[in-house]
Amino acid sequence: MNGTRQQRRRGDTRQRIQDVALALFAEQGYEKTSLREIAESLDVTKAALYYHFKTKEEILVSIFQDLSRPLEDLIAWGRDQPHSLETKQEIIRGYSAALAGAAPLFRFMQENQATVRDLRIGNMFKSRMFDLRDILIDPEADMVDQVRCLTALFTLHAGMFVLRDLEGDPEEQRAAVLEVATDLVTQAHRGTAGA
Amino acid sequence: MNGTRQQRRRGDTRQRIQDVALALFAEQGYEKTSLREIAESLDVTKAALYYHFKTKEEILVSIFQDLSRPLEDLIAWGRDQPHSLETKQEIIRGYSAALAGAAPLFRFMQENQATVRDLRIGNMFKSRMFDLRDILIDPEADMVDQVRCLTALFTLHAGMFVLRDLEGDPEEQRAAVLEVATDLVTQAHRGTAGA
Amino acid sequence: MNGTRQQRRRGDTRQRIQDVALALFAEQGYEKTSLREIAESLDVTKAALYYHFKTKEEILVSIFQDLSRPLEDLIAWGRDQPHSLETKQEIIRGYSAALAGAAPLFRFMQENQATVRDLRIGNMFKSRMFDLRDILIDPEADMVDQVRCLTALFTLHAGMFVLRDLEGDPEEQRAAVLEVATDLVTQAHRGTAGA
Amino acid sequence: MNGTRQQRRRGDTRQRIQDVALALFAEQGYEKTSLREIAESLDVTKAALYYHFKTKEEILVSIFQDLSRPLEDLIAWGRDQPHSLETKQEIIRGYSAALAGAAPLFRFMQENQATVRDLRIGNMFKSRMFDLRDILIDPEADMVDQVRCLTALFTLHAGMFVLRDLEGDPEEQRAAVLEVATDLVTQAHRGTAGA
DNA sequence: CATGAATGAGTTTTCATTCAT
DNA sequence: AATGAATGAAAACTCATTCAT
Repeated sequence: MNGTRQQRRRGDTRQRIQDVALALFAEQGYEKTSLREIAESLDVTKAALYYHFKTKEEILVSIFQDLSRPLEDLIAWGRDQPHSLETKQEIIRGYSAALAGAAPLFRFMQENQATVRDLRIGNMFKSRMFDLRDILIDPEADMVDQVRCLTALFTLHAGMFVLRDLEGDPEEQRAAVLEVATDLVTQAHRGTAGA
Repeated sequence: MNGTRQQRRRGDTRQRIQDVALALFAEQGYEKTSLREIAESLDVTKAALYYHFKTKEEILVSIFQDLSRPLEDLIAWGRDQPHSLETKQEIIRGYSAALAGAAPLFRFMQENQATVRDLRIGNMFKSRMFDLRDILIDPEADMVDQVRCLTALFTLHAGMFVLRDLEGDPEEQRAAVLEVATDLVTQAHRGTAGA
Repeated sequence: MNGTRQQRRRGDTRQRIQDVALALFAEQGYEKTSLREIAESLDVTKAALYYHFKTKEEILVSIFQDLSRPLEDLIAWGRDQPHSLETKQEIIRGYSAALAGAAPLFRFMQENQATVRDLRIGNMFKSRMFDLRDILIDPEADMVDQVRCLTALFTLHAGMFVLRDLEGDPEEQRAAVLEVATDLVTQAHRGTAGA
Repeated sequence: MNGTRQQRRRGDTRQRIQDVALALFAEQGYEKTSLREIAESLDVTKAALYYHFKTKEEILVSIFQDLSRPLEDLIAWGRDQPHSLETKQEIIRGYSAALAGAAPLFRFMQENQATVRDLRIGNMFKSRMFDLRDILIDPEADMVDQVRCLTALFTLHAGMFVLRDLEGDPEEQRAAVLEVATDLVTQAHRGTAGA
C-alpha cells in the first residue's frame, strides 16, 4: 500500500482530468480532442471519466466554472461601483489579470467560438461579457465611444493569442496591451464626460 | 424536358456547393458541418461533392481563395506605397471593405481559429495578416504604438461578429468601428513620427 | 488537325488502356487499382474507358485473352503429340517461354489468386493449367511422379516472382530454373516408364 | 441469466474475431472481406472489432503472429544447426508441418500476395522465407542447386493450394509432396557436397 | 471518340456514451 | 473509484458504373 504505482494521491483524479482536458482543449480544440485521448493521457479508461463527469461538455463546464471565478468576482465588484473613470480602468486591469490567470481557458474560448456557442458555457461567457460591457459603457455615450470600450476588451483578448506569434519581451507586450486598452476606455470616458 | 426538378442550370453546381458550404460553415462551424448536410442542402449526393472537390478541406480552401482575392489585391497595393499615414488609413478602410465584402468567410475564420489553425487556410490567412501588419507597423515605433496598429486590425474583426449582438443601426456601427480603427493607426503614426 | 495535342495515333487507345492497366494491375493488384487511376495515367476520363470496355473485369479479360494466346497454341500443339519425354520437355520449354513473354500478366495471376478466383479469367486460367497437367502427367504414374510434374510447372512460376528478390544474373537464373523443371519431368517420366 | 443469446463466454471475443476473420480472409481475400461482414458473422457491431483491434490490418497481423510461431521456432532451431543434409531435411519436414498446422493462414498468404505485399505482414513473411533460404542454401552451391532448394520450399506451398483441386487421397498427396521436396534438397546437397 | 456530371452502395474508422462487474 | 466490453450513430472518402451531350 502507498505503493509506487498508486502515487496518485486519491481524490486527485477529478482535478487531473480537468487539467489535462483543458490543456488538450486549448491545444487542439474541443471537437478534435476525444475522451479517449484525455483518458490515455491520464492512463485511465474512458469509463473513469464518466465516473467523475456526466458528459464531455460537463468537463468543460466545470473547468469554466472553476477558472472564471475571479472574473465573476470582478464583475460583482464592478456592479456596485460608480461609473467613474477609475472604476473602468480598474475593470480593465482586473480583466487583464483574469485573462492572464486562466490563459489556456480564455485562449480556448477565443479559438473555439463556433463550438462554444452551442455549449452551455457559450451563454455563460456571453453574459459575463455583457456584464463587463454594461459596466464600461455609458449608454448615453455616442457609438464611437461605445466601440472604444468594446475594443478595449478585445484588445486584451487579442493580446493573448496574437502576440504569441510576435517577437519581443512578453512582459513588455502585456504592459503595452494594457496601456492601449486603458487608453481606449479613458478616451471614451473623456469623450462622454466632456460632452 | 427542361422539367421543374432539373432546374439546376448546369455548370452551376461547383458554385452552389461553395455557397452552401460557406453558409453552413459560418453558421455551425467546420467540424459540425458534415458533407452529408451540405449534399442534402443541395439535393445531390455526397459523391457529387467529391466530383467537384477532392476533400472537405478543398472546399474551404477554394472558398477562401475566391473570397480573399480583394484582400490580396489590397496587400499588393499596400506593399508598393510609402509608409505614410494616408497609406495606413487607406489600408484600414480597404480591410474594412474586404471584411464586409466577405463577412461570412471572415466570421468563420474568427470563430473557428482552433480548427483553421491546422488546415491549409490557417497559414494562408496568417501570412496575409503578417503582410498587413508589416504595412501598418513601423518597426521602430515603440511597443505601445505597434499594439495600437494590431488593435486597429482586430477592432475591425471584432466589429463584425460582436456588434451583431448589439442593438443599434448597423451602418452607424460600421462607421464607428472604422473611425476607432482609423484613430488608432493615426495615433500610432503620430506617436512615431513625432518622436 | 494532326495537332500536337492529338499526337496519339487514333485507334490506339484501346491498346494503351490495356498496357497501362496491366502495368498497374501487376504492380498494385487488381482491387487496389482503380479505374480513376488508369484513366489519369492515360490522361483521359473514366468514361472513356467505358467506351472501349464494358467493365473493369472486361479490361482484364481482354488482356488475358490477348497475352495467353501463345500458351493456348502450346497446349493445342501438345494435345496432338505423343506423351513422350521429348514432348514433355518441349512443353516445359514452351511454358517457360510463354511466362517470360507475358511476365507481368502471369506475375499478376500469381499474386492475385484470391481475386482472380472469382473473375472470369480464374476459370480460364485454371483450365489451361489442367490442360498442361494432362499433357505432362501420366495418369498411371505414381503420386510422387505426378507431383514432380506439377512441381515442374510451379518451379517456372515461382522462378518469375521469387527470383526477382535474389541477387545473381537473371539469365543464368532463368536457365537454372528451366533446368530444374526439365529435370523434374524427366525424373517423373523415367520413374513411370521404367516401372 | 446464462441465456441462450448471451452464450458468449466472455473474454472470448478477441479470439472469435481472429477465427472468423481468418476464415473469411482465406475464403474471399483480404480486400473483399469487409469488417461489416466479420462483425455480422459474429453478431457484434463493427465498433466492437475496433475495441479489440486498432485497424483491419492489426487483425491480420495478430493472426499472423499467433499462427506463425511454430515457423519461427523452426527457424530459430535451424539457425543453430550445422548445414548438414539432416538439418535441411528436417527443415523441410518442419516447414511442411508448419504449413499444415496453419493451412488457412498460409493459403491466404499464397493467394493474396499482391495485397500482403504492402501490409506489415508482407515484410514479416518475406524475412521468414529469407531465413529459411539461408538455412537451406549453400552459398557456394551452383545456381541450379540453389534453385532446387527454393523449389523445394515452393513445392510445399503449392502442394497446399493446388492439390485441393486434385482427386486422390489427401494424406497420400501430402506424403508425395514431402518426398519430392526432400528429394530436391537432397539432390542439391549431394551436388554441392560431391563437387 | 470521348467528356462532364452524377449516383448508390460501400468502405474503414472514430466518437461519446452505457452498463454490468 | 474504476474497468472491460460493447454500441449506435455518424464521419470522410472511394469505387465502378451510367448517361446525356
